[in-house]
Amino acid sequence: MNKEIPDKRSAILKAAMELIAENGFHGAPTAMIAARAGVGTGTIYRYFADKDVLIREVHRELEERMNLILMVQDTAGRSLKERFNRFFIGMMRFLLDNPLEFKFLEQFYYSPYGVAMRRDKIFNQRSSEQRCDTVKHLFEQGVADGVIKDLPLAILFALFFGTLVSVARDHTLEFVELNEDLIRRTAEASWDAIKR
Amino acid sequence: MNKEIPDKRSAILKAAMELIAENGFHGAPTAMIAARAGVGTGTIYRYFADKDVLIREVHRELEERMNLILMVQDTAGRSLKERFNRFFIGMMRFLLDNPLEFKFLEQFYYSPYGVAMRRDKIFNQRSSEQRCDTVKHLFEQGVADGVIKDLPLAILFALFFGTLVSVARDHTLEFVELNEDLIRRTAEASWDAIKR
DNA sequence: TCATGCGGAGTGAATGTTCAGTCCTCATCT
DNA sequence: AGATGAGGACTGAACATTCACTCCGCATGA
Repeated sequence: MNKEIPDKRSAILKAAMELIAENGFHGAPTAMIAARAGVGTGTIYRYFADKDVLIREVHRELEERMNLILMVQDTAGRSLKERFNRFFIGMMRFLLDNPLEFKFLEQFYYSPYGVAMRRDKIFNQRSSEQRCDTVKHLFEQGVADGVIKDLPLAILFALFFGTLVSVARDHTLEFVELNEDLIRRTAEASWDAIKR
Repeated sequence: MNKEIPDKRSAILKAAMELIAENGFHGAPTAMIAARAGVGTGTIYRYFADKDVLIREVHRELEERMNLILMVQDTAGRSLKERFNRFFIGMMRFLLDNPLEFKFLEQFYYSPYGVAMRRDKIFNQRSSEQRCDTVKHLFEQGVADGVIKDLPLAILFALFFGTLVSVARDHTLEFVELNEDLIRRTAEASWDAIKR
């Protein structure tokens, strides 16, 4: 055997994601991550240069998965409103079906990691922010067609993602119990905010 | 003199808030907090049982300040929409005028501290969540009058706060530059989401 | 036997917390 | 007024713990 077993790498990523989601960054020491992944602590460092790299990698792979799922959701040819709805509901589905992933993302996003990442994205103009790009095109087209309010993109995003994430969080904290119908009506309300 | 000097307590709270806002929980060791506050490290423990208590106290006092500011914003007798607008704009003002406080709140809210706090609030039915109560009454009245969509309160909150916080964040990260007019139009869009 | 992925006790740095001592303040007494 | 002594707020070096990371021996397969 002269190749590292990829299962261990995945197990480490999964364990790190779960522990950080459940206990925050404080509550996820390397020893605990290794134990949950069923590997020795040293093994982590065979796959990742240090803990920071591990954490950023968890985020990167998670974002990749989300992008794939959301790309599939998009179906050209329908009305703008329908496409908007599919995105909203698809994204919501993902967050509700993957509560640990969602919690990790929140931890990451609002920590210095997330801030650094966003700074990096702005300054270096990272290419493939595909998920946002797709929604971005949706909005740009809508503004051009006069269907969507002529507001800065960032604000349209806030009206979309801000609401979406807030509602998903309320669900995980059991402030509301979402069902198909409620999600649809929330998407509708979000659309009302954006439409002209 | 047999009373502790309240200035030191305030200085410690302020230093902790600033450091956590700037560097996250990791980047705010007690030694650094003490140094910035201009006191000895031991002094922190004369005023707070431990670091956790200190952090929760920063949050508690901050929330109190916000409540005060927002209570003042409310003026009965106007139309529901106007009252809604005043809240939206007042809250936005606070977040934009106090970027460090806003950053601290985000750090706190999405960390295990915040989750614990919210859990606590649900189970123990904490009395005086005044800020939310005021907005809550606004929404309840609106639903009763048929002016606002008949959605669960949590979702109306998400449509309001979710958007608000997202936009404020975008501003601090310089994704948008907000001005009076843009804030007003964003409040308008948020109202569109909520109104029937 | 050699090569290599792996494990986990060990290491040093960093951090929260403590505690013995300092020094300022003020009441009391001359 | 000036001297004195006690009380206690304050300090920061020392301590105990925790944590990220390393390193050397082991097991496994060729």
